[in-house]
Amino acid sequence: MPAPITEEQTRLDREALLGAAEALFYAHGIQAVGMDRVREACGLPLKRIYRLFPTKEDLVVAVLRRRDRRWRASLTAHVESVPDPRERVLAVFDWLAAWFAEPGFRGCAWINAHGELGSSSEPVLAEVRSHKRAFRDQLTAWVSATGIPVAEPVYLLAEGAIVTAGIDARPDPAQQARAAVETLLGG
Amino acid sequence: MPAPITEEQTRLDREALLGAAEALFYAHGIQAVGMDRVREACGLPLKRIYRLFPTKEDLVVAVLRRRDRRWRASLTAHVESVPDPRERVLAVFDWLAAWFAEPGFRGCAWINAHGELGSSSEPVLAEVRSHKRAFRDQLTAWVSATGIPVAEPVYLLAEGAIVTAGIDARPDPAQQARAAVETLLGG
DNA sequence: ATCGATGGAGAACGCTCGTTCTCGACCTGA
DNA sequence: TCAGGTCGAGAACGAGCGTTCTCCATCGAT
Repeated sequence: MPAPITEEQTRLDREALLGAAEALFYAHGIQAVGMDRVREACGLPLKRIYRLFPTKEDLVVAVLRRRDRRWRASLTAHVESVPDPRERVLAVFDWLAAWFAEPGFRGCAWINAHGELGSSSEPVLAEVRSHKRAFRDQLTAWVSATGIPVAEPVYLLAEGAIVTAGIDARPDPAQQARAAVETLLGG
Repeated sequence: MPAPITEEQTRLDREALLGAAEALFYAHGIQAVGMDRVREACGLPLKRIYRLFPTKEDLVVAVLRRRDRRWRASLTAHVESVPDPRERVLAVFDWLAAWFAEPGFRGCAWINAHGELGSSSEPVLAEVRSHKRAFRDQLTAWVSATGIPVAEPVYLLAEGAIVTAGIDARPDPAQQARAAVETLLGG
């Protein structure tokens, strides 16, 4: 058997590819970035890319799935470092504020992907819904721990802040949503 | 001067073109619909289309602008038929509920356009921001009339309901947002 | 009746896309 | 050393895009 490709190398290449693709897709949009651009960014030959992901759609779904894992892990780590249930819910919006203020923030990758491909790619649509459902479920668990049944409005405030921050390219919706959540929780 | 084209005909053609383009763009996405598809839907020759709008981008902006006028006029007509200030604000969410339940509802055309073209078309981005600003300003005026300073959270709840209804293809976020607004306004 | 400008129908252009193919270099096992 | 399979680099392909051009029928003015 000539020319070996180790399993470890495959893992590394996948990671490089997904990382490059995620940065490009997020910054410029999915349809605006061609596979050649992805190739030059990750340094992998096109042939290898298509061996790892048979179609661009598969790559897009994998990018969204990987980003979802990191996004929710980061949120959870921040939020669950706070002991008090009420403060925990508020910590979600502090985390959102920090996210919105990141350089290169361009809104929610899943909402953007939904706008681009939601009507033409069933797998992408499913991935977007899966991410939103997971976020809502997690948020619902945290809100439920306060004993106050306001999970749905808190979720809608979070989504409203995310979409508004994305369009206006400003972080302040996070604070406004946070203040509203304080009211809903506080009585 | 041979072969006349009256001003009235131009107006009618513009309307037919914008109507056909809006339906197609909203249903399938902007990038997924080619100019040929628009042509066959409106029945106008390509040459005429490009005389009315020199580029596809111009057409897209005009479609969004026309939709914005109708969207806000419809909302305003519904809301301002309600006399009581507090009921007026709640009427916004009744109108949203009816919108979400319309057949063919596929989310907010401006949020979708932002996801598709927000990072590649400055005019489209400006149009999206203009629409959202106009909606927020109008909503702020209605909320201010109640004397309770909750305009921003009410706006975020509306946006959250719109984006969530669009992704999940369900109308219930409108009622949940409405209930939260009742809380913010009421007690 | 004839001329010339105009508009309609759609072919054509140049480009880019996602995807596949070609081909030479390389490495491994015998 | 040699043979054969595999890989990398990039050309190539077919389709579709936005946009422009060609060509002919049509009409008003003379």
